[in-house]
Amino acid sequence: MSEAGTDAVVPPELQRLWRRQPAGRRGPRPALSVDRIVQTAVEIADAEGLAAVSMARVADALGFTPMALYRHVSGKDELLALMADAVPGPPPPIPADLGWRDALELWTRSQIELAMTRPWYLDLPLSSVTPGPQRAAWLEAAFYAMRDLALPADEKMAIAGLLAQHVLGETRVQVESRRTAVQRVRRAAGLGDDVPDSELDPEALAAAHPYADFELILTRLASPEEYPYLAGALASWEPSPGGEPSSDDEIAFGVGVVLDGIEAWVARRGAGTA
Amino acid sequence: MSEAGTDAVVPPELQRLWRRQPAGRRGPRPALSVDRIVQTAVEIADAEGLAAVSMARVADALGFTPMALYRHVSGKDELLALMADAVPGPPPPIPADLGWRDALELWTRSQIELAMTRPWYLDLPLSSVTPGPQRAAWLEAAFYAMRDLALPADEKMAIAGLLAQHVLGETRVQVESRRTAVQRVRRAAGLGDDVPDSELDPEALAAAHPYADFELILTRLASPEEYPYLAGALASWEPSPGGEPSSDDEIAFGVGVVLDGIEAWVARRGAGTA
DNA sequence: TAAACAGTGTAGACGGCATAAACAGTTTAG
DNA sequence: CTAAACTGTTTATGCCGTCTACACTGTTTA
Repeated sequence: MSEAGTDAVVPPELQRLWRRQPAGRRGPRPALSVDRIVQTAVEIADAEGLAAVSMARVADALGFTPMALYRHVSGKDELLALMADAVPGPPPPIPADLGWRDALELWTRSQIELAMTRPWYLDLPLSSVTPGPQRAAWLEAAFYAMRDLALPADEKMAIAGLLAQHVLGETRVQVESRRTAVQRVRRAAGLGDDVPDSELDPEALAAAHPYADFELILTRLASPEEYPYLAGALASWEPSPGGEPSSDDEIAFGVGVVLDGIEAWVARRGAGTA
Repeated sequence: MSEAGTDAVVPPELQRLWRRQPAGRRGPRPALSVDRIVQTAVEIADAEGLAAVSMARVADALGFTPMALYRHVSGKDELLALMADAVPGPPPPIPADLGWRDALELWTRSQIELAMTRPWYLDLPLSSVTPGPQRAAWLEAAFYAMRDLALPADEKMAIAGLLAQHVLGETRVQVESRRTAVQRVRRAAGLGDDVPDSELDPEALAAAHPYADFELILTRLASPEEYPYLAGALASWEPSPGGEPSSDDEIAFGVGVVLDGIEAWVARRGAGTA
């Protein structure tokens, strides 16, 4: 009886997000389900990007009318929110003997890697803070990673939030710079937008580092008088030994810096473990 | 002559972004300009959100046909990119006597404040890494802030990038949690989506803190067995003295942690100043 | 001075999009 | 057996970005 009583309070979109459909039903058994809809939407996004995900497209892939989807999902916004929770998958198992810092690093890097294999994840309007089952599982993993830290819950939450933010930011930068590199290579080769990424020359892609536009801009468009320090930076820019820094290096830098900052905080609070 | 020669290499969308239109023209003098278009687009977004910005809407506000815009802008994507560069405005003046850390903090916080007054900024597809004149000016300011730091240019760039990332992430969290709070208050009051934010009860809004959904989820939807650490965190959650942490506190936490991390990096590189 | 031409704005149309309303069929509750 | 609840379909609306063809206006050039 607490079931029915509590369910009444939970808004319907949350019930759908957590897949809590009331059991006693009446009409015909549905041929469609939230899960099937979300899954094919994700497949379309994987194959052709988020822009290709439309109600009509998803319905078509399932062999239904567009309007059929609306019986299971309140609209496209909700579909996107459902995709956002579905996509990250379960968090990686965190070895029990890992210290909080290593554990958090694992947690963070897993997310970055995940998002980078699904670039369209960043195109989702991260509309809601409210977690679904998957994001809750990730959060659970973060709290597990910090279980030995003597910090109040709200501070742990802030730390997890900070790292999650960093994941999004870092991934965005990586994905964007890859996109512009792709674009540049494509244009240099005189190819259209319809050529798939896979056919682009991987060497040229590796060479097209993201700051290439910078030089062009600062030499051709921006006067050094207006941007003296930027111009100076460009002038002193020296190719690092062994070529441009890889994206791995950049990711390691960001994660390391943020974790250093967290470590400083932990130390200041005297919350570390022996 | 170097002018013409170089201009030929710069792609047209970059020329528009930097407002470099070739001088010697032929046809009738244009009644419209990139600047006017971008400006009214920004005005519409300020008033009604980014979703209200459509080609037709912008053209209408200017008293032109939708297609007229396409003479000055290659399409909607480019318009959005132009808005992205136009919106941040000039960076704040950085006092010359500020140390690098304080200067970077000023730089970072200014951006956060700016973005929070223009929530739709986060809705923009940050499609391009390539900076326009305004973003270049912000970058210039960052390099100015770090002028006394003995670090190679690429590391300074990485630091600026990390902070810029953090700005986006932090602002996103703030804006989103505000949006969900607004939504919650609206629903609680039984109001529709058409009620403007300004008419919402500010007290109720302040009370609707972003983690409110958490409790609901963990008590009604998620079993504590599946999310033990999360449940534990919720159980030990104690209202901090003086109410929920304000958004100022949260922002300070994030910026502080990241800067601590950067400071650790700088110290490790032995690049700090006396 | 006249013809060629590049550039600017307009008119109309197209296909795609999210979604609203009305309806017919199906299963269960009473 | 009837009423109610539910699922999927049909049809239609209005908005969107953008393509094409066109008329007009200045400048450049012959």
